[in-house]
Amino acid sequence: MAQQTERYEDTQLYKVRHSAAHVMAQAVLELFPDGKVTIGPPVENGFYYDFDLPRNLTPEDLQQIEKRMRQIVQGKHEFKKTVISADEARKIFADQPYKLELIEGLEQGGLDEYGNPLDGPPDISIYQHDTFTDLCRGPHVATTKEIKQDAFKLMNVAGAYWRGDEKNKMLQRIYGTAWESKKELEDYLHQLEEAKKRDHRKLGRELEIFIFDDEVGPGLPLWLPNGTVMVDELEALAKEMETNAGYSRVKTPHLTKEDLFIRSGHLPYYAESMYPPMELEGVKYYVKPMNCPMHHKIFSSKGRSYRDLPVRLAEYGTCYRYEKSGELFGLMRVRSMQMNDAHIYCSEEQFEQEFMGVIDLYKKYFDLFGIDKYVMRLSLHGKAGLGKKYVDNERLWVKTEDMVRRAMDNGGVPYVEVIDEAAFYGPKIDVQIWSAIGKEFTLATNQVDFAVPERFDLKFTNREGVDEIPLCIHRAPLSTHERMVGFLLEHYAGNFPVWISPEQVRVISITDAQNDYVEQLAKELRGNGIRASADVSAQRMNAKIRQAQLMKVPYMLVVGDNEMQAGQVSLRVRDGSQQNNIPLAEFVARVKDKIARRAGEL
RNA sequence: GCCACCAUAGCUCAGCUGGUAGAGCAGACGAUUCGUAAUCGUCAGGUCGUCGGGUCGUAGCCGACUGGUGGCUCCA
Repeated sequence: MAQQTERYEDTQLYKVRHSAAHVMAQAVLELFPDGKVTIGPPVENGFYYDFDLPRNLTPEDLQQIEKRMRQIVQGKHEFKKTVISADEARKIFADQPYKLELIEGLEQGGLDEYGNPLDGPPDISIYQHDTFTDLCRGPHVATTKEIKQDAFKLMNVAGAYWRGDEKNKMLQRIYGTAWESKKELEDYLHQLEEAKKRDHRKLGRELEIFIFDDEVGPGLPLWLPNGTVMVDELEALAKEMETNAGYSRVKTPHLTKEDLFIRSGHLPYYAESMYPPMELEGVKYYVKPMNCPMHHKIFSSKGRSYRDLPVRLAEYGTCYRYEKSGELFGLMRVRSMQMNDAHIYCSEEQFEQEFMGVIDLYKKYFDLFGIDKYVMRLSLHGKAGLGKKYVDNERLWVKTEDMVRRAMDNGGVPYVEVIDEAAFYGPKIDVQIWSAIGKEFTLATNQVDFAVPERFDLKFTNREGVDEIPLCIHRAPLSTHERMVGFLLEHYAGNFPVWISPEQVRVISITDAQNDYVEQLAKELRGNGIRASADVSAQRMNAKIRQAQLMKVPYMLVVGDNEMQAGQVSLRVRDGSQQNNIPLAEFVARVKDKIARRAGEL
């Protein structure tokens, strides 16, 4: 996890970026005197500024703006802060409607520049430099000279809704990156190039993991044989871990009648993520966006006693969600997905233990994969969404959120809290990770459901012989196959541990004389449960090795006359290291051991 | 879904301001039999994403659609 040294807001870099945003706004207004400015904060790696302009910006505009910025920056203009009254501010920004809206929010003490609530009315201040004045709380650098003219770059133009609300007007956002020195800028740009190389969409094609096909449809991945091996390995891992943790496995259909999703609350609260219904003989059917309603049916299929609890039902179920077209992103965001799903039905007393049991499961998985850059996020309901995004029972929301918070605190698990991010049926702990190109995703999730069990009349008989409604924990520590494999591709840059590598060993003959022998070796390896193939193509050994390296095969066995005669193999490991003339049995033992332990090292 | 950009052979890409397609890799075939990241040669492969418009004529201009990319919104 990231350790905080100095708050970003207090750093020179933050001021440089914030100030660069102002300089950019000046340059844009010079180009569009009637343009309207909104907000322009620093962000990770840079800054942006949102504008409402009379026409769309072109890449040429961007170049021109950047060029003008370099001139302005060299002018050594001072950044001057002035605290003013709301009325004065309204005069200054009389022709800037977005600023007037911001002033309104500040004056009433209600809202900051993003529309988030504030504690009380803050000072209203402006910053001026050269010809540009912005409503701004700062801080900024002393003069524009501190923005190095060779240490920033405008990256791209993007659409962005005013105040992040899709009902509002779409503005034009210019993203820029800014650093304290040219070297830092160059390093950052280089880092972006490197990140692209491990983009799972690129690696997925190169390593033949998955494809998308226009005729099949967007967001509907086809798993190639190599990808299917990975999926199968993940599933085997999950089964093993879940069996040990006391789960039972179930299987449920991909389709159900409308009635089930009305009862579950999916149609009232979740319909816009669902595929539209298909109707036959007057009955509507939906493909499932989640497995829970069917698991609830399995729970209620017989009478349950407190002695049976907790009941843990697991299924790698395939779900379908209608993600909006612009939201799709390789394997990380798809429309058909196999979830590492399970539902745990338990009593309130059992809740903490079960909840933490799931967190433990996460940790085991994360250890196994060496995942250490993530944040656990406790997602809470938002008051405004009650009855719309969230089931309408604030008392239970607060109660359940407290239970989760207490469990996490007691377990000593660090997390951050976020308002208005919960599932419709309850709060959740999400594990946030980042893709190679910096997009944030929820990998694993652990959700508490205090609402739906009641809608399904779920009950168990407690010690007193009285019916009680169980709590339900929805959890997906391995996420979905799609997102997990996408993540692992980037996490390992395609250099997978042996156990999950699609091809574990490639046996390479040096000349045709060894072809029969290497085929036989590969067969023997397969007999030992190792995924191996023989390369008996007419290419030279060097070319065969190169191809195996490009496919990131962990072990290459090179076999010439020497090895054939001695009944040995020469091992080339993916990292380039070599070990000549080792007995086959020794190599087999080594590989079997790595696989059995799911070892990270080769 | 919204804003912008992009779409040429299986893959990666070239094709100047419109005169009707080209390379490397992959593939097939042939030669080569080689010691740790590319042996050589030959051949084959594209109604230039789709549909419509403009033009004497376009892969290159205009429009719509489809798909992708960068964001926004949303999410496992």
